[in-house]
Amino acid sequence: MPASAGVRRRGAVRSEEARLAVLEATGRLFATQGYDHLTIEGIAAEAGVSKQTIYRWWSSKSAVVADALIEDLLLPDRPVVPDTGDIRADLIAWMQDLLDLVAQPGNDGLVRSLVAAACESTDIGIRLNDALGITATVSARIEAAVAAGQLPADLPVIEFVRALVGGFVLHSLERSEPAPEAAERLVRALLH
Amino acid sequence: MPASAGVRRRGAVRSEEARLAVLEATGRLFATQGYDHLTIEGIAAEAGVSKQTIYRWWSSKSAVVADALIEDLLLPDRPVVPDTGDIRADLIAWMQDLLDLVAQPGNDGLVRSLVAAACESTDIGIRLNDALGITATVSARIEAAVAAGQLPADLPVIEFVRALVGGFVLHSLERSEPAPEAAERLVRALLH
Amino acid sequence: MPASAGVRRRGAVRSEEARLAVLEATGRLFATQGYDHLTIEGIAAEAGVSKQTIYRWWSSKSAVVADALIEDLLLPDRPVVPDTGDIRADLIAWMQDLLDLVAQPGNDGLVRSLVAAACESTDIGIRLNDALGITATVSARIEAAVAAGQLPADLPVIEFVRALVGGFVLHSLERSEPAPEAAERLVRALLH
Amino acid sequence: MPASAGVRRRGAVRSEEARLAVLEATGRLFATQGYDHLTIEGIAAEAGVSKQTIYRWWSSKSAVVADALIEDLLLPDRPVVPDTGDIRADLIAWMQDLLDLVAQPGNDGLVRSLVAAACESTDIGIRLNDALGITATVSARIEAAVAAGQLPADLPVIEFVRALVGGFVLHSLERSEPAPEAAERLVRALLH
DNA sequence: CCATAACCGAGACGGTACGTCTGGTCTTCAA
DNA sequence: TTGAAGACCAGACGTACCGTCTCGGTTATGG
Repeated sequence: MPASAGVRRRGAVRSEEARLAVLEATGRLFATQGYDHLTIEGIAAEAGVSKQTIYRWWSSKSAVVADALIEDLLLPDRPVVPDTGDIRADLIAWMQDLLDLVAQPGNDGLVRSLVAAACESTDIGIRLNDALGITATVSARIEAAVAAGQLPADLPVIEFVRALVGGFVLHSLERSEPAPEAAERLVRALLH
Repeated sequence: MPASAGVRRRGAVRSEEARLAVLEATGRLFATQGYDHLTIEGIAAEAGVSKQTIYRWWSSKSAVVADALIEDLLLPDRPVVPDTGDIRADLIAWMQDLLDLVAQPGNDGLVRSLVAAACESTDIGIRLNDALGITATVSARIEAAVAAGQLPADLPVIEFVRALVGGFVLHSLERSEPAPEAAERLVRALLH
Repeated sequence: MPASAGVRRRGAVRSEEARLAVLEATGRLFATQGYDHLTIEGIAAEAGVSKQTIYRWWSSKSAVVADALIEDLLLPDRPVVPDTGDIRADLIAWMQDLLDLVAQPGNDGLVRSLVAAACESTDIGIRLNDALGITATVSARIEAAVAAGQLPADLPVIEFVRALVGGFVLHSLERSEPAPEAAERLVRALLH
Repeated sequence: MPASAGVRRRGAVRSEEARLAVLEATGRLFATQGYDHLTIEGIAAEAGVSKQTIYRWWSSKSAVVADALIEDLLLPDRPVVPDTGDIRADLIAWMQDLLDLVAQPGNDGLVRSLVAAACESTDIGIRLNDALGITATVSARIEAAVAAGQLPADLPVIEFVRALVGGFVLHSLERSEPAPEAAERLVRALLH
C-alpha cells in the first residue's frame, strides 16, 4: 500500500520542463566556461528560467552541478574500461583514453572544473566517483583481477583506484605536455 | 665596475615592506577563510596596502597565492618524510602525519583550498608540487630506496609520487572519516 | 474591461521609497558638499540604497541631480518675485533676496554647484531655468509690465530674463563681496 | 647687470621649457577634451613632464588652467569688439562673433568648460573676465558710448557687461539651437 | 465552481567584490 | 636642487552576481 502518496498537496506541480532546461543549460555552460565561471544568473538566462525557480529547488551552484553530474549531462562520452583479461593492459588502455579525452581541444579545463567543483561541495566530491563510473567499473575489474590471482589478495581496492585516478588528476592539474608513455608509466608505478 | 648592473631605471623602487605585507596577509587569510573566500580587497585591507599596489605586481588572486606558496607562507609547518631505512614504514609515517595535519580543526579545508587554487592557476598547479617539498624530499627517498634495491629499478618515480599524493588528495576531497589504517592502506595499494 | 491598462510588465515594481531616498540624500549632500564632491557611492550610502539601484534608474550623477532639481529637493526655499505693480522695485527686491540667499553661510557654493552641474549636463542646464521658477514667475511679471506699458512692447522677454539671471550668476562666480547696492545696480543696468 | 638680483639661490633653476610644455599641453587637452575630463596625469603625459613637476609649481588642476588662461593658450582666437561709432551695432556684431565661435564644431563645450573651470576656482572666475578681454575692451566701448551720450550717464557699466556676457553664457548652457536673431535680441533686451 | 496553494516568469532590492582609473604624496636617480 | 620616473595609499568608478523579495499570472487540487 502506498501510504507515501499521502495527502497530495495542492497547487501546481513542479515543472519537469524547467528542471531539465536548468540541468541542460548547466551542462552546456559547464562545457564552454568551466565551473568557476558558471553563474546562477547565467544558467537561468541560458535555460529561459527565472532565478527564483533555481533557488527554489537547488541550494547552491554546486547542487545544480551535482545534479547535472548524476543525470550524466556534464560528461556525456566517458571512456569505458576494456576487459581483455590482462588487467595491466586494460588499465593502460583506459588511462590512455582518459588522457586522450582531456587532450582534445575544448576539454582543456574539464578535469580542472570537475575538481574545482569537488573542492566546493562534499556532494560533488562523493558523486564524482560514482558518476565517473570509477568505483563501479574499475573497481569491479580490479576485484576480478584479484580473484583471478593477477593481483595480491589483500590489495586495498578502493585505495588502489584512488591512487590511480589521483595520479591522473594531478597529472592533469600540472598541465604536463601529453607524453605518449604517460599512461603506461602511471600504471607501472602502481603495478610493479 | 660591474657593467652588468646596467641602467638602473629611475623612480622609486618596489617596496619590499608592501610585498611582504601582502604575502603574509594572504597566508593569514588563506588559513582562516580558504582560497575561494579570499578576496583582493580583503588582502589589501589586511595588509594595509592599496588595491592598486596588488594589481601592479600580481595579475590575479591566484598569482598572489602562488607567490605566497613559494615563499612558504601558506603551509608553515609541513611534515617531513622520516628516514629509517624502511621505505614502507617511512611513507606510512609521512602519510599519517599528513592525515593528522588536515584532521586538525581549522585545517579542514586546507587541501581543498590548495587544490582549488591549483585548478585556477597553472602556476599554482606546478608550484604546488615543488612547494610541498614533495618532489624534492619524497622523490629523493624513493630513489634511494630504488638504489637500495627495496623498489624495482625501473619504477617511474614521478608517477609513483603523483599516485601517492593523488590518492591522499582524493581521500581528502571525499571528506572520508579519518580511518586509523588509512595511511597504511594507501601505501599498501602502491607497495604490494 | 479596461483595455487601456495594456500589458503591465511583470516583475516587482520600482520602489518609490528607494527613489525618494536617493533624491533626498542627493539634496542633503548637494547642500553640504556641492556638486563636484558628490559621489554615487556617497549618495547610495546616505540613502541606504545599493549603488546598483542608482545605476539601474539613473545614467549618471548629473541625471540624479537633474531629477532632484525638478523634485525641488536641491533648493527648498527659493525667493519669490514680489508683485507691487512697480516692476523695477520688484526685480530689485527679488534680486536682493537671491543675493541674500547665497550670502548665507552654507550656501557659498550653491550657485557654483548648480552652474557646474548645468555645465555637465544638458538636462540640468535646461531644467535649471524651469526649476528655478525663473521662466515661470519672472517672465510672467515682465510680460505683465510690458502689457502695462512699463516696458517696451517689443522687449525680448526671454533674453531679458536671461541677462538678469546671467548677471546674477556671473556676479556669484566672481565671489565679489556683497555690495549693498548690487541688486539695484544690476537691475538698473537693464532698466535704464 | 642688476646687482639687485642678490644671492641667486643655488641649484638648478626652474625649467621654462617644462613650464611652457605644461601650459601648452593644457591648452591642447582643454580644447579637445574640455575642462572636467582634464587630468593632471594626462597633462603630464602630454607635456612629457612628471606629475611631480606639475604639483611642485601648481596647487591644483584649476591653477594650471588659470595660468594657461592668462598666457592666452586656451582661447587663441577671440573676437574683438568692433568700433563703428554705433554702440548697438557693435555689440550685436561682437555677440554674433561669439555665437559663431562657439557654434563651430569642436567648440561645443568651450563655454561649458570655461564656466566649469570658473565654478571650481575663484582665480579662474576672476581672470576669466580679464582674459576674455571683456573688462578691458567692452567696458571701454561702453564707457565711450556713455561719454558720447548714446547711453545714460549713470549706467552701471560693470553690471551692464556682466548682464550681457551672462546672457550669452546662459544661452550657451541651454544649448539652444543657434537662432539667427539671437545676438540682436540679446542686445535689444539690454538696450531698449 | 470557486478558493486555495504552490508553481512559474520577471525583475527590483541591498550587498560584496571586481578590476580600472585618478588624485595627491613619497622616494629614488641623474643631471 | 631640479626634473623625470614611478611606487605608494586612498577611494570612486561602473559592472557582475549574489541570494532574497515581491509582483502578476498560471495550474492543479479540494471544499
